[in-house]
Amino acid sequence: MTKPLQKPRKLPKQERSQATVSAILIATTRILTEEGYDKFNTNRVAELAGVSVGSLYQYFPNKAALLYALGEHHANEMAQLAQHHLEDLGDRSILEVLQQIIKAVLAAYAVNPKLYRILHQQVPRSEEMQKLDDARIEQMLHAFLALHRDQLRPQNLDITVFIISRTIKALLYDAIADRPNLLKNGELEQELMRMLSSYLIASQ
Amino acid sequence: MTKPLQKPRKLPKQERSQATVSAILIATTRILTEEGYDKFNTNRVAELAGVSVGSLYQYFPNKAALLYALGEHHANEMAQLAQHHLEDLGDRSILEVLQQIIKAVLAAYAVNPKLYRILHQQVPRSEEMQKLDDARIEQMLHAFLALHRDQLRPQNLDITVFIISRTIKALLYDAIADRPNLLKNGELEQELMRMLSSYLIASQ
DNA sequence: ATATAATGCGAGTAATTGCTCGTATTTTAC
DNA sequence: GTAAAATACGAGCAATTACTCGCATTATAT
Repeated sequence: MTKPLQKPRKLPKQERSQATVSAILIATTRILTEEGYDKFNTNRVAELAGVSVGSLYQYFPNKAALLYALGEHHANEMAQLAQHHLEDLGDRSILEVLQQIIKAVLAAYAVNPKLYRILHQQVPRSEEMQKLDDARIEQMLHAFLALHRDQLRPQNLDITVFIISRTIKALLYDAIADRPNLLKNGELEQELMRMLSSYLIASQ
Repeated sequence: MTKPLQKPRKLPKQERSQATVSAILIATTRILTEEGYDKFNTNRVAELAGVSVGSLYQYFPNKAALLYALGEHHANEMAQLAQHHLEDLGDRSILEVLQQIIKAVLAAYAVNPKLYRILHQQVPRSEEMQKLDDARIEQMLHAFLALHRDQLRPQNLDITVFIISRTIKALLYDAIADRPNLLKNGELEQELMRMLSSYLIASQ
């Protein structure tokens, strides 16, 4: 059952086939986020996408490949958003830089939290996918923080990146689920800023 | 499919039936933690427990009830461990108290992290269960922190409890998965201590 | 225009699995 | 000892679902 092939059986060359692939991915996203992973199956995806199962299996060799493709797309969106927040910060103070880092990580993980959680927590064999976006975000963060290393208290950049990214992600997702008001009024960002700055910045 | 009944169909009165229930719960734990949620099914549980499916369904009305019972048991263990760490701290300094809080939350969530993640992230309809242990831990923490309220910088205890417990849980579980060495050498506890104390304690 | 390639279709198959129910065995009550 | 209650059994039903395959339709190339 469900071998981890990831390459499409065929590449869609014509417009209509690209539309088919698109419709399948959109339908998959909708089913996952609106109905949950246990309601997700290829027959239902095909039905909601308005195509036949046969067509689905022409472009995705199996169920896992479909999820993997969706994860790849989502990871690209995340990385792009984070990068956008980290541009043109050369002349800012460390506090302003930290604020932007928090905004960047929040933005990246906020692309589609429901989809992220399902892809990373409910999908079997999601380890490979986890690397896709988490690692990319953290890699960017690492490179960026290296530029301001001298102003940070912790010496070990790896631990710093780990703590920053995982803390922000966890509190964001938990807040979405259990404390939505903390997000709307900006309190979460404020508290994260307080906690992380007191932890990271030497002079306070 | 799988209605959310939670009460056992029959209560086990004799010794042998209690042994049956026990064996079923143990087998369930093993399958979940060693093989994953997608390999978990009632036929397999019965087989590994050395009983018949029929017997299983005499004590658990459906699959969901079995998972719920397991979650309940796990939540009890967590709460008990946390409570144990929070006893006899009346005369300690706020820093020592904070250290014990961190140890308590770490201990509670470290009871069986693999089981916790599966019960809370992979099981459908896990929302009700989530309340079982998270809420209980946070309730204890809230009551306990109220005793030291005057020495904490944040005014809002709800937010404080939220940040403490979720941050510790997330970093613990992420460390187990991705940075096991941070746990073994005590570095995670140390960094948590630094971050949370600088955030929580007014005078530094 | 026609051959070829690309795309689409969906009934059907095989495997999995939650759960039932009739029956057999063991324990308890008296 | 015996009847009733409790426990155990597991073959099999019904539902779900990943995936195939033969065929139909549409686009492309020349």
